[in-house]
This record gives sequence, structure tokens and C-alpha cells, in this order.
Amino acid sequence: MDAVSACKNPSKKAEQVLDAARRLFVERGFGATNMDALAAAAGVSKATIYAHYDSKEALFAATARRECRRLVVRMAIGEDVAEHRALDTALTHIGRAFLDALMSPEIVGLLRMVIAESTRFPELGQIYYDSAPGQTLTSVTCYLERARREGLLIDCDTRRAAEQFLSLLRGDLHLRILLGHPPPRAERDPAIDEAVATFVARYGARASAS
Amino acid sequence: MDAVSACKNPSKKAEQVLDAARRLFVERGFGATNMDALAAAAGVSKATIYAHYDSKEALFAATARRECRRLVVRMAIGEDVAEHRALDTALTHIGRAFLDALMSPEIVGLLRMVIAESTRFPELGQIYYDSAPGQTLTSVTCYLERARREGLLIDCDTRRAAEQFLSLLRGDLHLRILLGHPPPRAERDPAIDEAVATFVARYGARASAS
DNA sequence: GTCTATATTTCGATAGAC
DNA sequence: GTCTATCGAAATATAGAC
Repeated sequence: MDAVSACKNPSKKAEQVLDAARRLFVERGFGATNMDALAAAAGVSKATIYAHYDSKEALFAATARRECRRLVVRMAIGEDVAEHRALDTALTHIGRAFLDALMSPEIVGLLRMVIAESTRFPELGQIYYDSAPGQTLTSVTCYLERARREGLLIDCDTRRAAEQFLSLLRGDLHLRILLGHPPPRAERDPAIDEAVATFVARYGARASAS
Repeated sequence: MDAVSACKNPSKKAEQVLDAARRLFVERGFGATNMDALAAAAGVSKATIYAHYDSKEALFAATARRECRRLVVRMAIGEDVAEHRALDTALTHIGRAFLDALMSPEIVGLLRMVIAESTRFPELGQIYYDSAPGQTLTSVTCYLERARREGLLIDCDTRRAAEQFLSLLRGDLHLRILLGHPPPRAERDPAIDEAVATFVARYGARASAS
């Protein structure tokens, strides 16, 4: 029951439909999007949509799954952003990349959509979580593990350390963005610096020069 | 345009309607709730609903606003949970209270609803943010300010410290709950301890006995 | 103020021609 | 495979009696 099998008859028009569905569902949500608007946006007729997808719900599920998969790709990039740098510099770079991704309109829209429909489509929540946050957490954990082996960190549970670092970075930014009231951009860089400072205070190797 | 003025004709039945609206909207969301179900749940006729509220949207807005205001009251309680205790004990207690509130089904449901409809009703996001997270942040900042004056904390920006502490507590719990996949409860207390440990590593007074 | 019954609209889904 | 045209259900909103 993935995006492929949900599409009964793959073709170019099926792609157009999926693209339009992504735009409209992400912008307006499931309930506020109707099939007429969807057909118009895709440049096809409603009947064509139903030739490819059994129902509005099936189309939504296929769309959401596809977008979550794309997310995995996006978040996996930047994994090596922190090569060969001092700990705090590397963490700052990771922080910027993380917040950039977190604040991008496509990701925010997708997350809002998934949250909104997580009761109607319970599986989506799991898929999303495994995609974006899961990938990021794994990626950061790997970096911290390397840093620990190199003596930059104290001996610790690197996965929990990664969770804490990401939490410090996220702050209430995530919530505010989801609520439609993002904080001014000027607050971002100081917040990253403070997140790094707190992380280093707990996990930085005491013996390192500072 | 608040909950009062949105209700054209206050009465006992108007209360019943608002109560039913809270339950259904929070459980099922705006789109999946219809006026027939609402009337049945409230024990009144549809016409009665429309005698008190101009439209489904008006009823939703009134309901959401009222629930956000109630939230302020809930979160303000527990402000003095941390009186006369050692720093880490107090922080642990604050942490438990915070997570309890964060995880309560009513609050999660309300938040999900507000996020889901934050494009259709942009004002709601602001109202919610000012209510729950705003109150909590203020409350924790006050405690930290007192602790700082008593010499338990280093000299610091207590508001930012409060933000970081709450972020550490929240972790990705919030996200996972909103996505419908909460982590096992057993992970909660260790996570709180670790949050406190990281916070104290950065902000705890170095001279204090440990 | 509240009800029953109904009007009206919106929207998901389909039939049938090409 | 795709379109035009349409059906039928569901849902919002209202009319009119009490």
C-alpha cells in the first residue's frame, strides 16, 4: 500500500496529480482541499484522478508518504557538514543546517499536515517521525560518537546527548512555526550559540584547551 | 470578536453547545466534525446552535479561544511547586509537572487542533502560544530568577535559561505525541534527570556543594 | 428560545462518449 | 486514458410552528 501500488496506473498525468496534491494538501490541509480544485491545479479532469487513485483518502496517503520519503533524502544531506572542525564550530554548523531544514516552508507544511491528520491516518505519524527526526538524530549521533572517540567529548550516551543538543537547538521555534508565528530571524544565531554553550558545558571534555 | 461576542445570546444551552464543541472539535478536528453530530452531542437542535453562533467557523473560533484561556489557568497552577527545595530537586519537580501538563490528552488535543487550523484561523496560533507556553516560560523564569538571587545559579539570562530547560525537558516528546506515537512512559523520569543534569552543568553555581 | 422539517450547497465519486 | 456531464450523499444553514 505504498505510493506506487496506490497509483493504479502510473503515467505522466499521475505525476501531475501527485504534484498538485502535494501543493494543495500541504497548503490547505486535507479537509479544506476538494477534488475540483485538485483537478484544476493538476490540469486534468476529476475522472482522471479517479482513474489513478481510488479515493481522496488514497491520494492523500500516497502524497504524504511520498513527501515523507523525500524528506529522508533532504535530511540525509549535510551529514558531513561537520568534518574536521573544532567541536563548537562543528556544532554551530550542524545547528544552522538543522534549523534551516526545520524552518523550511515545505517541511513545516508537511509536518503540519501530518499532525493534523494523524488521527485519521495514524501510520503517517510513524512514517514522518522515522523519516525526518529519526534521520537527523542518527546523523548527529554518529558525529558525536566520532567526536567522543577523538576525545572531544566526555564518555556519555551519545544518542541522548544528540537528543539534548537537538532539543536545545529547536527550543520553542518548532512550536511557534507550527502555530504560524515564527520568531524574528535575528534571534536564531544567538540561540544557536547558547545551545552549543550549554551542550559543551555538560558534554565537552574538561581537559580540552578552551 | 471573543467567545462572548461570538455568542449572540448567552444561556444554558449555549454552554452545552460550547462544551460539546470542545469535545468534538478537539477529538476529531474541525473538518471531521459536522453540525448534526454537534447538535446531538450537545443535546440540542441544530437550529439552536445557529441561534447562538453565526456559523460553524464562528463556533469553532469561540471554542478554541475559550479553551486557550482555560489553559492559562491550568498552567498557572503549580507555579509554587518548587518552594524551599534544593536546586536539582526543585527542577525535577518542575520537570514532572511540565511534562504531565504537556502530555495530558486535553492539551495535546487542543494543540493539535490549533496547529491543524492555524492556516484557516491564523489568530489562534498566537492566542495559544501566549497562553500555555508563554505562561509556563514566565513561571519558570520567575523561579530561576529567585534561585539566581539566592546564589544557586550563576549570573545569567534567566529567561533564556528557562527556555533551554524547558526545551531539554520537552525533547522530542512533544513532536512524538503530536504525531500520535508517544514514547513509553518509563523513559520519562530518566529523561528528566538528564535534562536537570545538563541544565545544572551549564547554570548551576560552581561553588555549591555537590 | 427551541424544536422539526426542509432548503441549498458543496463535494466525492461515476457513467458514458471519444 | 482522458474528458464532459452528472449523480447522490452529506453537510451547512434556514423557515416556520410552538
